[in-house]
Amino acid sequence: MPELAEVQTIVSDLHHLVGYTFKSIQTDWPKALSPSLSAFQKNLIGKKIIAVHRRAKYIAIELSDDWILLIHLRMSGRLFIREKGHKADTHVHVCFEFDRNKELRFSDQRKFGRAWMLKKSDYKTLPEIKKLGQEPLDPNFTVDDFKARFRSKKGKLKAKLLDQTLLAGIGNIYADEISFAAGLHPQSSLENLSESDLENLYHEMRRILEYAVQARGSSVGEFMDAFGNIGSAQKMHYAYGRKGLPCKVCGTTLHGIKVAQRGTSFCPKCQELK
DNA sequence: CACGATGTTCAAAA
DNA sequence: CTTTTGAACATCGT
Repeated sequence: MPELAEVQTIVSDLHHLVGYTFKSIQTDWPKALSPSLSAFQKNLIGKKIIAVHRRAKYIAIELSDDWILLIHLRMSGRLFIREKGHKADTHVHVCFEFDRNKELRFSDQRKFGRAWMLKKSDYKTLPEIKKLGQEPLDPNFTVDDFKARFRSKKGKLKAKLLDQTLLAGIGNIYADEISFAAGLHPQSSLENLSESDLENLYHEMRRILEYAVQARGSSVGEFMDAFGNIGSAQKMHYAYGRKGLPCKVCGTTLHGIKVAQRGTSFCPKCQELK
């Protein structure tokens, strides 16, 4: 379940590959490669990695000659930087091989992850990228910007936190954690939130996400960083995945419901329905 | 063995 | 246009 913090962790790790050149591609799942395996073979081989950045949950690997290798991990995708001959990783469906015996393994148990080979100019105009909303941790994103962005919206709080065109990069884990931290029921209607609710929501969102990034992500499910190490943000989870367990604050049993078709857990006492 | 759960995005409906 | 619902993806556990 790689979301903003997990993707950021991997992007940081991928900086180790700057300066490496793609030599070959192995795959048993060409469907993961868009537009096609042959396009990758034609355009990726020989390209050098110049930089790596994150946009929402997308990993953008910037290459020589203005190409971009774009990767989305979806549910279960993982990337591993390995030395050639390192012991096998599970569910590896694509392997990018570099010079100096390095390789980047794309592991994906659910096979929902995707990689795209794009010119930089096409990346910038790609509809999926263009429609993405505000980066929650952008230093220029102020509490007033946040309020302005949310005040005009209707609907359930959690649905809006997950809306990638509004805020880019929050997924199921941090939507639950942010709702808990803000003391708001995930089904609260946005139009019922006060100014101070929104201010609180903004500050808790930033605090939770910043913590998760510095903790190198939440290792729930199978998440690992690009060196195969787990993150530690899950130790600080108060809501996500804790359905049926006692609230860490008040001891009340956490409820499990569906919100916006997603599994959701929350404390009925600590989180007010507005 | 059939079905539901899982997280995310896209398509379609309201 | 905005918001909600449904489908699809592949696999695993019940």
